[in-house]
Amino acid sequence: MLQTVRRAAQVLRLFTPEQAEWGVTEVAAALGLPKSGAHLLLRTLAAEGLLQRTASGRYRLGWSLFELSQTKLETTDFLLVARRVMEQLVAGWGETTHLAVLVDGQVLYVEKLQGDRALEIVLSRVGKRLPAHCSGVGKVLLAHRPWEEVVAIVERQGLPALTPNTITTIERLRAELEAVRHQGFAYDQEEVMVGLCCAAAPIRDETGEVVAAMSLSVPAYRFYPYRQRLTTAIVEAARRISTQLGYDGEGSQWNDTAGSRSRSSARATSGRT
Amino acid sequence: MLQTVRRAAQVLRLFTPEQAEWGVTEVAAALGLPKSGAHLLLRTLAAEGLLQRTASGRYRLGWSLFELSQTKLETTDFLLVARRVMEQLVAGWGETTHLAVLVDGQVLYVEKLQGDRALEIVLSRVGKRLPAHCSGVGKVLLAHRPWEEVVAIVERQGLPALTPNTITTIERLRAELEAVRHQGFAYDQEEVMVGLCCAAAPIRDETGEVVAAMSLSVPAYRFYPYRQRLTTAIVEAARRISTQLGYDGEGSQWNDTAGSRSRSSARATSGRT
DNA sequence: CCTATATGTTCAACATAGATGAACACCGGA
DNA sequence: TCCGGTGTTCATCTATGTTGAACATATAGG
Repeated sequence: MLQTVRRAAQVLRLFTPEQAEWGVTEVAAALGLPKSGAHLLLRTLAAEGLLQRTASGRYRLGWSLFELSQTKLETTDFLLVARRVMEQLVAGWGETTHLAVLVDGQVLYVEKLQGDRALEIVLSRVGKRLPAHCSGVGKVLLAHRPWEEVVAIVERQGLPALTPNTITTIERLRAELEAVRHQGFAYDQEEVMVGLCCAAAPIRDETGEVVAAMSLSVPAYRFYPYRQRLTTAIVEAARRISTQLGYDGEGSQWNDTAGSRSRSSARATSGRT
Repeated sequence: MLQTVRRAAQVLRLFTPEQAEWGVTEVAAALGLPKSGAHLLLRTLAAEGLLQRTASGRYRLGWSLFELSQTKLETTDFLLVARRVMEQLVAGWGETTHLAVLVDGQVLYVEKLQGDRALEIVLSRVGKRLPAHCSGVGKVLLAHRPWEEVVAIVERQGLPALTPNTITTIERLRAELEAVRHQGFAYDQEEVMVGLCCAAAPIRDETGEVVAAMSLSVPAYRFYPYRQRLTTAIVEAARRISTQLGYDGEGSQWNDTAGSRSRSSARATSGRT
């Protein structure tokens, strides 16, 4: 593992909405490096466009990151397809939909469409991570990972309680994920924020792997009466996306029983251009 | 300059919409490295989330780039402000507006809003770069850089002709940029694509520096009759944005005569949180 | 089913690229 | 004007990254 590259990545991660600008000394202090080392890292990253030097000799994130990210988005097959379906969903329900992937054991929101009937969900922001064990999308994504991986994640990050409803024991999590896997969808019943519920379903690519999860969020008082219709709506929508991605339906070999490393050999035949 | 970090950045830049997936051998060949070296680079980048390993042991861009990019966007002051004004502009004219910055001597499109009356402009895509000397936004951005820098850019990238109207000599470019700087706006008269014109104006931050440029694109046959109104519209809009960013108006010390390194000492007082 | 070819992975010896700290230059505030 | 802090440079040393060849693994073809 290239130490220098790791450090460079660490430097990049220092830049957040809270502190968007860093100087040499600050970076050196934050990473425990000598000033000269931090200096060199920053200079090099700036030369490559990953950082940007301000007039005052400090640094901000560079536009190259935007370019790379854009490339990532354009080459992520499920995004384009999912967006269309999400728009329909929002149009029909007037609520908020989320699209998320699992990164490093956490949920990363990739897309969010807000309906006119929807309450502003401050917690979820595109580009932001949240713990996976509480949200609907998070539970869907975890449910389709091998159990050992889930254990490792929990050991690393714990099960922080965001509300009184949040799952906080690994036993309950195990039961929940098993249920989610078998029924094909997950609920969030005020587990991430009091007063907010959602239903979520998995999106699969042509190899059958779960690549993302989609959810429809509603205020709690609207959730319980409409639960059934909400569920079928999100499951249907997610399946429609999966189908468009080349996933050829249920029943077959893809009733993956994660926990065993069963499908680990599934290979993308897709490949190169 | 840290060689390893440079190489890591080179690796990232290999990933494009055309080839979004790379293997160890391919990367090694592309960069002229031994396989083991490429392997280590890819592994490290993947461990940091900047790349993602596929099931088949190949690599794609990672979601960390999306997160970093999102942070960049959220902390770029002019973006939020500009978006609002652009929406108004599109609503009023039904044409397409672009927002762009200068990166590495090229124009990088950062935002694009399409009106209902507008023709699809395939050439400009958010996240894509174009040479600066032909587009309206490009000329605005170049006009406010020191002339020596412009010369360096031209020496590096030449003046490729995208249409018969494209400026292809440095003399014409110099005259054009001077005019643009003095009048406060630029036209693109079918210089990037036949049949397409635009008017563009600079956006300044509170230090008076030109941080971005905005344009309103229209089909050529609609450009000439409406030129005057188009010009005032874009200039007005851009000025409104600048004002909201804290730029306190014309006339004062900001009539920057780029070419002399006059304002190089202007310092952002903005800073950290 | 088994071979052949290509691709990803590992390892240990070597050389150089990067780490380091002190001294310097520079700016902004007192 | 001076002072504290910040960014920058440099020469020394060693840890780090580089390298190529051998190994493991997967894909395509007979």
